[in-house]
Amino acid sequence: MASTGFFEKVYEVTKQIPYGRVTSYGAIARYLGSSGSARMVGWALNGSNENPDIPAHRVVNRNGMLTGKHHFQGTNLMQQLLESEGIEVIENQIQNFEKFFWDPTKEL
DNA sequence: AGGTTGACATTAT
DNA sequence: CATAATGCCAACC
Repeated sequence: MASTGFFEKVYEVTKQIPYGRVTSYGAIARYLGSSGSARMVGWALNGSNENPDIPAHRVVNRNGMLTGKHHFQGTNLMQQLLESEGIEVIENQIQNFEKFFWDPTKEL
């Protein structure tokens, strides 16, 4: 149920991330109108861990670094998923992040 | 009803 | 240039 709608919106945006693309917490937060609540996006994704429909592995920090991989089941599960989508990830860092970056405010 | 937390981002030292 | 501290907002306890 939509307590505030923030969580659900984060889920929807994350679900709409196209295959082989990634976005940042700040970008999603900004799209939701809360540019300063980037941390909330991470919190929302924390619950998305049980939602198979939420590709949280496609969401990284603005640096393109897999900061949230520690919250995943496996140790390098997040990296493997990204690599499986054609994204080059080295040392938890996405290569050519700008090239794979998907901006919801721009695409949606 | 209030205090703490948090998968970030930005600025300051 | 690298590290530290602060700000933001909403959810969780």
